[in-house]
Amino acid sequence: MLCRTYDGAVTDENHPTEETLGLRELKKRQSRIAMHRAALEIVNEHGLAGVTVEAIAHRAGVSTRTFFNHWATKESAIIGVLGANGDEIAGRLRQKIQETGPLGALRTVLREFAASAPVDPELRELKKQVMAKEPRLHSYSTGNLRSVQTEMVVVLAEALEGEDAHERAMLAVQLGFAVTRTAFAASMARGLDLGTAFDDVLAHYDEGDPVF
Amino acid sequence: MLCRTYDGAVTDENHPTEETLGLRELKKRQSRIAMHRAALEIVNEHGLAGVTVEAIAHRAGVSTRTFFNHWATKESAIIGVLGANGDEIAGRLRQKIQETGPLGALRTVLREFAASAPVDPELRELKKQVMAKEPRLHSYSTGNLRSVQTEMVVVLAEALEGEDAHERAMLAVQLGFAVTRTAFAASMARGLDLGTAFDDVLAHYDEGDPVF
DNA sequence: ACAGAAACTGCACTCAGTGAAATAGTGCAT
DNA sequence: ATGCACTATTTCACTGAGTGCAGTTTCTGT
Repeated sequence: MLCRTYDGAVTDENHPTEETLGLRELKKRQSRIAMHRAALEIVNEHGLAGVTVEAIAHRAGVSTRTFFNHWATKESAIIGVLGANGDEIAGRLRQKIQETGPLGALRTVLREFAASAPVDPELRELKKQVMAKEPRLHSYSTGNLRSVQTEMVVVLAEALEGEDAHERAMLAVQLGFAVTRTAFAASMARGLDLGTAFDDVLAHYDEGDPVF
Repeated sequence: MLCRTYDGAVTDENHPTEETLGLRELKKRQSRIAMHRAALEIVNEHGLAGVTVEAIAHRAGVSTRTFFNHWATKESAIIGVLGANGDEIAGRLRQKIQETGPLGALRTVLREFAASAPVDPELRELKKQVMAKEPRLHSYSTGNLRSVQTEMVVVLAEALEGEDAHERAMLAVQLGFAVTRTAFAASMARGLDLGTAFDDVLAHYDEGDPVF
């Protein structure tokens, strides 16, 4: 599980090929890629303020209503992160905790999440350009995942013991996302893939960088 | 500087009293408190989904347009954080770096920011209730400060040396805000004031809690 | 081929947020 | 006190995000 991203990138051995997927699911994904790409292109051309849902939908060849059937907000389409991913991540965290205990689980899951970023080189380059042009987007990148964060805190808290389990869980999740956000920015700035950027930043974090 | 919050709480010795402030500035603040209180009350009564800017403005006795002259978004009025605070914080960080170097500066400034939370006990209690009822609001609490975060990164990065200064600065700021967010949640959950909650969470952080 | 499910669409609607121009209220000068 | 300059507030009109609903199209399993 947790294998596919919106553009069909696969991080597990269970490849759901186009045949096994069915035409319906296939079109759904093509539609999503089209919208995501359209969103990135329009931001690239007209800036973040110059993009409207109507324009995105039109370029992607769907109605604006359909747009909102796929993406919760305009920003999520630009970033390319589906809300549904959230549930997967929280579920994956629960599973990993059962397997190996709560200690390394959060790292593993966030690392997996980072590594599952889209691999289409053209989209990657486009996204990088857009991110460089519109720094405001960085904060959206993991900002959409509010509900995931709280869910992860709950999952993690029930695996910890002690009175202040919830507080420690929350701190852990917040720190984890802090690292992830930084990794995201670094990967965009330096053209790295998210996975190695994550390892990079995590190394800094483990050094106990005295800046904070 | 960095002395006043929206409700007149003061964290420095230069008290601007009501006389020295002038009628204009005084009314402005009363208006802001009225809007903030109205926002909290309505969320408390009708839930987060049942609050509209029109309702807030009406209860506070102002027009909706005036509402947006004071608050950048609906959420910022509920949380009670002014956008203007952001510039103050970044400026304060720059000042503190010049005084004591980049190392402890970030902590100090965030701690000061945390301690400058509103002190009106009635509003505090109301806010606590609202936060307990609507957990979604937690993420808004420091989420509005996107522009501040990026500005702080810039300020901090130019004080650090080395090639990866920007990346280290970003990690530091992200970690700092992770702690601040957690402290905010803890203070709301346990009824502590933000300052001591911040120290509490920071202690956990310094222990190198192995959860993350 | 056909029935049921799922996705797409058009329409009407609410509400957040902005710009501009008119108006009212404050502060300061004489 | 009164007029002048400045600033906040208001009114109005508007754009655009997001949602609910009902009807149509497109796919899937049999």
